[in-house]
Amino acid sequence: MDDGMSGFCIKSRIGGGGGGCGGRDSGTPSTDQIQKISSQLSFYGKIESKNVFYWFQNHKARERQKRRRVSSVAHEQHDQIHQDDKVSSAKHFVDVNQVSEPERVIETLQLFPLNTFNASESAKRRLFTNECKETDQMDHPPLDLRLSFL
Amino acid sequence: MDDGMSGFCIKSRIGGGGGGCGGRDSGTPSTDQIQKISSQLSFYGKIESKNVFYWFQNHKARERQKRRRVSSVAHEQHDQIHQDDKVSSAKHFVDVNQVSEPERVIETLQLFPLNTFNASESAKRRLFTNECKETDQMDHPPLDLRLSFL
DNA sequence: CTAGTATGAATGAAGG
DNA sequence: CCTTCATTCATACTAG
Repeated sequence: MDDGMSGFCIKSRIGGGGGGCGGRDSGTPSTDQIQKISSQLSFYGKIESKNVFYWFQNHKARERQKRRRVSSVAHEQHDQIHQDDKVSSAKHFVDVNQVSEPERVIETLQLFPLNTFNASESAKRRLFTNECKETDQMDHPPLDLRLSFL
Repeated sequence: MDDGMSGFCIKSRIGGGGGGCGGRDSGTPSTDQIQKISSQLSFYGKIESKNVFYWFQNHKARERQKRRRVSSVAHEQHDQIHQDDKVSSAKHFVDVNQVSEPERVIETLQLFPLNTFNASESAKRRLFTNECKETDQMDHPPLDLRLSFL
């Protein structure tokens, strides 16, 4: 791992050697890439390729949704909107009001392992929220993958 | 709790339009409806489709959550637990096919605009607690959408 | 002030 | 790819 970074910060080189990292991630990375990434991540926890795949998929989809116009009820936007999408989508909202997003997204994944109990306010909530589920055994790792664009 | 104070009342015609749906959408309004509803609501504040979508999602989810929680209690001593392990999704304890609900919700949304200074106590409390965040300007409305089905 | 609750928001995981 | 469910987080508001 040439990353050499400490902690949980994995620089995702989705673009691989491809220099087209200009924020244009061509769909989901190849399976190989996913495998690779998941391998790296597996070191920090129980992260399978599946998770990585899901992550990329969701990420891409949501990014698209976010940027997609379809903001709804706009105002006098009589543009030739090609609303052919049969309008069946569910999450293409997001108002155009969304300020322009900085394109310097560095695609940095920050992993917050659940093991690290920050013991913050969340802990309190979690206490009563959980309310003991009989099964103390956490067979299902929540896998709290959290990404942050720096 | 709802002090009975209701602000506006927007009737969402779920089932209206949308490619001849005839009227069979009691569970998920889906885009079209969401867009429409958000249009109506946008008049009262900065309400985007996203918010409406979230609201519906959460509403449904919590309803189900509650149901599940209750049903689990209702089990009492029914050992006939059909924990079909075949399910690989997650830890679905009780998957009892809760009988379909009548779903006779009238789909009436009640909106409580934040501008309304109805709550006398809450206002005071807010002052103390919040202490005005310098920026009195609600540029980014907390979006305290409070809708209730009648 | 602390505890509890309600709800919006975000994301992981599947299903189709 | 798109839709949907489930879970979790964060915050606002209420009550003691």
